[in-house]
Amino acid sequence: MKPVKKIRKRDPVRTGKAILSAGRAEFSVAGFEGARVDRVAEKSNMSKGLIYHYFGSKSGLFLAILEDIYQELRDENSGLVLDDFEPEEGIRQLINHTFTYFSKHPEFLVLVNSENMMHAEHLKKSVMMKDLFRPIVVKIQALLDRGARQGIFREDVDVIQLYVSIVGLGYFFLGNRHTLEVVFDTPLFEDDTLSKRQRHIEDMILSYLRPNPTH
Amino acid sequence: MKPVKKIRKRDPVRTGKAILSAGRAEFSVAGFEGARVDRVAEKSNMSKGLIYHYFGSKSGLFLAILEDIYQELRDENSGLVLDDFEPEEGIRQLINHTFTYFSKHPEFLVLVNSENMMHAEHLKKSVMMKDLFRPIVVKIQALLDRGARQGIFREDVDVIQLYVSIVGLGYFFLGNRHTLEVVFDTPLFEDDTLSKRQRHIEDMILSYLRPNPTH
Amino acid sequence: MKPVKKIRKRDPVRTGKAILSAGRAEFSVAGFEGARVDRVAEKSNMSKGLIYHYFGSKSGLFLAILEDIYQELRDENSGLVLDDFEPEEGIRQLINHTFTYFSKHPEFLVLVNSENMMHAEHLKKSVMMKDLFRPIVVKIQALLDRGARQGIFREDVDVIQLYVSIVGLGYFFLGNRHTLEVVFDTPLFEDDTLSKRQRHIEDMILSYLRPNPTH
Amino acid sequence: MKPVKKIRKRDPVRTGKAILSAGRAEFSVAGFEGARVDRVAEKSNMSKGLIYHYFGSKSGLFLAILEDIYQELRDENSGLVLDDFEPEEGIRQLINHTFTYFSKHPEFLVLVNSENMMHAEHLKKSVMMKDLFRPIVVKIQALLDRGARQGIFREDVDVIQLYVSIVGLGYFFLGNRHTLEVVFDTPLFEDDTLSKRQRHIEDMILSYLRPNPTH
DNA sequence: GATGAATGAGGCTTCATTCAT
DNA sequence: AATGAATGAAGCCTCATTCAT
Repeated sequence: MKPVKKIRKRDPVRTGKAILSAGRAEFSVAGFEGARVDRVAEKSNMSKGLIYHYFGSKSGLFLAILEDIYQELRDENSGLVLDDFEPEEGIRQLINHTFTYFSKHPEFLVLVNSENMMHAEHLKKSVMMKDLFRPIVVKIQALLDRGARQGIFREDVDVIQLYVSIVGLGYFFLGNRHTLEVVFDTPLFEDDTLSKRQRHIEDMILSYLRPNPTH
Repeated sequence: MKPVKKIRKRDPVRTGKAILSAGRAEFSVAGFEGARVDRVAEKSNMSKGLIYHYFGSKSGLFLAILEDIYQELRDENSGLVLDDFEPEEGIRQLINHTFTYFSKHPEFLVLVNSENMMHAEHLKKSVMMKDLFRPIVVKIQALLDRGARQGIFREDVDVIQLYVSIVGLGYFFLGNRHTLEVVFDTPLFEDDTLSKRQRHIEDMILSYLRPNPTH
Repeated sequence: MKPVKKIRKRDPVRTGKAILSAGRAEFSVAGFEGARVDRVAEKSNMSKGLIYHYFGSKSGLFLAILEDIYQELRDENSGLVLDDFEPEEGIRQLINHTFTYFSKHPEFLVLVNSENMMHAEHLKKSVMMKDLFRPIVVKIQALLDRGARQGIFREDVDVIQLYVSIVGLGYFFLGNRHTLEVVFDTPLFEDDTLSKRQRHIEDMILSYLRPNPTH
Repeated sequence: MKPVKKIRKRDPVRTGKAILSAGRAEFSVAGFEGARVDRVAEKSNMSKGLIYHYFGSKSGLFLAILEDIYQELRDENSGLVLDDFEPEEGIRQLINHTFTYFSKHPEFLVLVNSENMMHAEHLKKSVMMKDLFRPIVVKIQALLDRGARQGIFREDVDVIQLYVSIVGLGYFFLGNRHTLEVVFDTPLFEDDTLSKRQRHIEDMILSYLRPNPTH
């Protein structure tokens, strides 16, 4: 009836960010199903009720976290001004940024995998996701066009397929590292293995992009 | 008055398979955390107690399912006698088999993703996984060697990196189709898109394998 | 940056009435336990804090609502000047007013039922309820006396029992309409059924009041 | 993971009854909304999970309780062989049984009131309720017919309206006793008041049924 | 081997109430 | 006077697991 309260200094903006941050940590440990709202409350030092006050539900929080991290990835790539580079170097920079982001933010992989398990039911409701990656695709297309005009790149490249490959070659390696280590019975993540993988990706993508003399 | 008991004809092998099959269906809907033992019982038409009798725990069942499906993928690839093909055709066959398996068995993607979320804690305990994929790697290596001797393939190929790429280029596309559709706001899985993706993968892998004249 | 605050023009009377009105609507949907303070705030367009400022607690608000609606019923009946009618007509008017009020204000039934479930714990604390219905009882008693003197009514009528019956015959029918429809598997509330019920009540009450020749 | 269990001797029938009985007690204290599943578990000495195993949900339990108590009321009245009595005595017996049941089982009043607050949403789903009260209605109709033939009862009686009145005159008085006591500021439930009310009801119903000489 | 009743910890969510602003 | 962020107890329900039968 008369609960004793621990009253916090009010700061809605900070509170929202704290929950989002704690939520990202929690959801990226074991995905949506494995995450516990209680633990988000603990980690953020907020009451459980407050999480519902801000995000309405576990799903609502998850969507907010997804939007937040996708935006972060987008921002990371937006910082990259591809126009400043020669075509090959531009592609290398794109691969580097992407791969580095994934290796620095393994949460992204877990969150997105979890969302795929649920058929993207949260993301589909998001209005923010609309056109979030459009600018990047446009920039890559411009780079490809420039490379093709210079005769450095082949001309029949589907930009979506290419981008999916650039992302996938890193994403799969990093996101599936635990099972891959078991399958190949070898530690794939020694200190130098990440850069080895990155060089392999660059090699593969650029081999693909170069005009094939035998064609 | 006496409760009617549904007595099953005893057939341990059939029972085990039924549970495994129902379990695969259940675990591949929402991963380990989202799966429910009750639903496995329903789907398999077995009692819950029986599942525990056979597999000991939810984790035990999950491991058995993982082993089962990895073995299936291995068998699928073992049927492929790479020696019978010219090097390029061998690679194409490998890509084709791998990609087809994933598109026919989307469960594999969910199960493996889920296991990665849990840091492969089940698979690490498996003795069966030891060397399961060794034969395939050896066969691919032989193919690469043959191609290199014929001057068709470059000589510095890391077979693990290559295999990871072959798998990853399909796995990522298929396993992340739901988020990718939202991100690129375009249906990627129209009737003809799967074969388009497969051709893209062949193109990329073979471009990479061909010796580069500019090197 | 500064949060925009919706400052209301201060008008305590209007505010109190708005809360009371929204509260009545809310509490009459599912009774005391089912009602939500949040929804009262929404419906009244007031803040939750304001409700507590005015009424102290959910219970306080509920009591205020009960007092308000009982007063309304009393006022409704006070408008009826029984002295103006012949005894039988006076009773008919009383029945009519009572029945009409209940059918026009089904909230009353829910609120009072809910209060009875809680053993009238709120109403017992009310000072306003003291003697609220005394005048009506007195008026009915006068009517009965007049009828008895005229030989139209029997002489041994207990005014409380009679009034309880007048109220109960309508209240029960209207307040229990949903279960009654299921129990008797027939729609009891077609357009004309209410007036049919009302005539039945008049018939029954007046049969009772008329002096019985066989006694 | 390995919870310590307090294993009970198995007896599904007894278990179901125990839950139903405890549930009736709990739900009749404050209706559906006020009832707590936890308390049903405590009172029945069963685990909360078991309640859900048997009844699926709080609503499912509530419906089972409603069906149970309606059946009980029906059985109570079925035991009454109206054919054995003279018409007037038959009506008296019916009133007596009904009134006695309500005063002995005040739970019925609370449960039914609560169900009405929820627009009978549970009862409407019940198949068992279909025709449960049909036999009683038929029996009363037969009694009325007999009385009419004997010239003791009037001939234009609607059996449903009559039965609703018989029930309502007791139900309202007993179910609303707490608010009535406040409204009339007098203890209505002294030792002898129940029988006084019952006599009043008999008087009223029989006055109504007797053919009116002035008509 | 086989069943499903039974458990209890813990999951998500709600809600009356308080209080800094 | 007025707001709504913040609290925490408690509510309904789920679920892996055990075990009497």
